[in-house]
Amino acid sequence: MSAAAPVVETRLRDADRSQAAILLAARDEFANHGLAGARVDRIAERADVNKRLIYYYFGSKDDLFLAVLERTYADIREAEQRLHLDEVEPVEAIRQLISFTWHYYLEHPEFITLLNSENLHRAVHLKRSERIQEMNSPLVQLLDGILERGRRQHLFHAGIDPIQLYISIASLCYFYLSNNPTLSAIFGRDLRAPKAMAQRLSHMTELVLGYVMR
Amino acid sequence: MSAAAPVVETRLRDADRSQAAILLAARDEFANHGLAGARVDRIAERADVNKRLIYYYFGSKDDLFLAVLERTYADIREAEQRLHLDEVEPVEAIRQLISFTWHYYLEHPEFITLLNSENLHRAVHLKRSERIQEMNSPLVQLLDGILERGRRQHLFHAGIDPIQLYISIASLCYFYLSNNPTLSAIFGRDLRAPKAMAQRLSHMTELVLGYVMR
DNA sequence: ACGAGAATTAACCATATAGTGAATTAGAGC
DNA sequence: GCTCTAATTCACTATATGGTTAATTCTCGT
Repeated sequence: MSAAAPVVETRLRDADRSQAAILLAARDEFANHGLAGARVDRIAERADVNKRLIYYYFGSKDDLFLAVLERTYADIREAEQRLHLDEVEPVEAIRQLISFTWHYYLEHPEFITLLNSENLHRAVHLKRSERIQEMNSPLVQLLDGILERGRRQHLFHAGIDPIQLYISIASLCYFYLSNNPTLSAIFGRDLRAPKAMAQRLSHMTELVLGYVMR
Repeated sequence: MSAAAPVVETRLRDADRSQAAILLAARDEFANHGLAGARVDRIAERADVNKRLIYYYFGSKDDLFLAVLERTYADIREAEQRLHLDEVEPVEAIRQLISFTWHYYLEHPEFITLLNSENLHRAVHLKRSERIQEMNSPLVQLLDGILERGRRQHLFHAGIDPIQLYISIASLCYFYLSNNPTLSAIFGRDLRAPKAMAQRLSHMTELVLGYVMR
């Protein structure tokens, strides 16, 4: 037998595997129960790892939470970059950004609940992070580029703030999904039904493009 | 001495006062720490009431949480009704609704964090509530009326779903405030600065009116 | 004035919780 | 094969937690 076979890794001890397992289990636990509701014992169990290892590698529950957050942001920003929107014409780029954001939140519900937890704590964890700003600056530059190209082609009006625009796109997608349970409850309407979901995406796209294109 | 003097109520025992104090303290505690992070002992302390009373009047931590939620919705819907938007001309009514929503969230940060907690729990509490839907239906009717008047005056385009529109307005206001801490952290910009806040309100108004007015 | 039920208190409990000290063992490098 | 360190396990702890039992006291209606 030669070369590295794609075996799952047979070594009993593997720091990387353990850390990855902890991080994944922690993400699920924090996402499902919030920071205060999350149980370190449950994380250890799900990760199939001795609880002591969590403290050995991550220090504390709070530090683990920060590690999960950093990973979460890294994931979405990487996915965004993979769209290569800098190579797409402006109107289509905005359209794709909305669609991407919508589907990303939809497929990664943990993103929403993790951020909600962090916001409840007024971002105390993220504020301690050194990498977080540099992880997010490519996004602003990307949007800036799209808006600039759109303006030069007389498609978009001038003076649009990329951060305000990004926040609006995120708002529309995020809130609908984040608050879906309470909205469905108070309006007595299933906002998760396929038809409602499709309507929502086109509503948001109209709303944003209508604004950007004057 | 005649008639009811506006004395704070000198009676040592007062079921109403105790319940109100518990509800208020619970609202703050749940809003600041989330459902899991909230401590019943702390609620009792803040309400200046024996812990046992909480169980005597509200049954359990979860039932208390539901009581807080119902009160929270009652408050915002009452405030909305007091605007009498059914007597305001359509464009101005939408403008005022946006402004009201923005300022209400701003002045009632507990509204946001309480809803986030309930959404983390997939609205299990609200789903048990019998009053919640009827509390919210006047809002839908109000919006429906505004849209209908706007359409008849050829100001708004046809086929706007009042619930979609309300969700969009709420989205824009809610997310900016709810996620302000993480947004400020990742973009390295103080989104709470007065200038940023004013910009946000006009940005949202442009966005929504631009859409509604075709 | 007083009886009764409501309002309130005190003391308590079983369990869960984040975190730790110290021993143990696997495996990489020699 | 051996050694040394990193990875892992075990056994514990102090404290906090939601909730309860039972006793006590206030106050309202009569």
